[in-house]
Amino acid sequence: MTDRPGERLRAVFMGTPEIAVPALRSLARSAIVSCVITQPDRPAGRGHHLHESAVKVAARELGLPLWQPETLKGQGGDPRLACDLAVVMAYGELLRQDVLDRPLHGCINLHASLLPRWRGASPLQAALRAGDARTGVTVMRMVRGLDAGPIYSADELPLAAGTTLPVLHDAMAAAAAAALERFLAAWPPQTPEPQDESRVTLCRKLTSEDGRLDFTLGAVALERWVRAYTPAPGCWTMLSGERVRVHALRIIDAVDAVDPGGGLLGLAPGALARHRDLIAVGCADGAVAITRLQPPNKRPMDAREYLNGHALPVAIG
RNA sequence: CGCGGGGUAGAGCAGUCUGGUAGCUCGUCGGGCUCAUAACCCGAAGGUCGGAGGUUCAAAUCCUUCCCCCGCAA
Repeated sequence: MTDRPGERLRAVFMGTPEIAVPALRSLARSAIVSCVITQPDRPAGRGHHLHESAVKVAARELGLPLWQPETLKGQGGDPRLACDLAVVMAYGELLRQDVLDRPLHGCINLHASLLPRWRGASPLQAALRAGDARTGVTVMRMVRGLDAGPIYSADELPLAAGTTLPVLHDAMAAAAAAALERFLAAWPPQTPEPQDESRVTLCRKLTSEDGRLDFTLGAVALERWVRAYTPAPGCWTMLSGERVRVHALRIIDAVDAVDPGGGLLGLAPGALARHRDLIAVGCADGAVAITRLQPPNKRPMDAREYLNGHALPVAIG
């Protein structure tokens, strides 16, 4: 499998969050994993206790050597990088040339989109929010730059209407593991195809501010937005002066709008109305219903539950 | 020791500051009205007020402690 027939490939894995774990397990089956590199434990969550990355936990379960450098800058000479191939998925740091050059056969990256579409840190959310009909996992040879390397393979995942982020996340993680397994089974690889730079789109790291809903948009855009950003980074709006998270939202259609009061479809953008158990909000081209929400300090609840104990919210923004 | 909110009938909430027989909306069950209903009317069941101590004639309410949940931020 290597330049030395009869021997297994020696590989280094770099990754951090949950989505990279199946790929790590796959690599551990296909190759000798000489080192797993992941981000250092960092204070996070309530109480700011130290948190281990999902990849670290998995590496420990697999009994693999672990390395958590503060940064890989200037670490190209570290013996732990000595290997035939490095496999990278959602590691969390752009790699310098000295690191990229260190493995005998370079570094490959598993990316959760069909490159060159959605280079960057939030490809799952970007594909769902854009309403893409399909996304997928790309295996590429790493070069300096953001997800810019030439492509070995691209496996499509169809995006059915209504696909949620957690469902896509798990499917993507499994697809990445499968793609890696096939890549290694076909070793050595064919020459990769360069990306079409004219079709590049980017997606940046998302923050909670990116989840603040804008009801001057259309109903379709709002529905996709909530579906794409739930649970992370989460969508929210101000309801009666409280910042409430919006876990689910659906488009109000003509059937819902048949009410004696004159219909919900004529609501002005941002205007609120209650229709039976619906919390209706006007938008650019009709109205949407917040069907599941979470007031501060509370658990997520259905609109019906919320309305049992709260007055109809008065202001939204 | 990052900041903060909360645990009261199956669900969502009020009551806690100013101790004194536990309430609202919904659901559930039974009955009624209706061509019918998620609508309306009548009635009922359902809670040791997160756990354990303490103060008091009396604790959901005051004090101590433990458990659990959550928002922000990172």
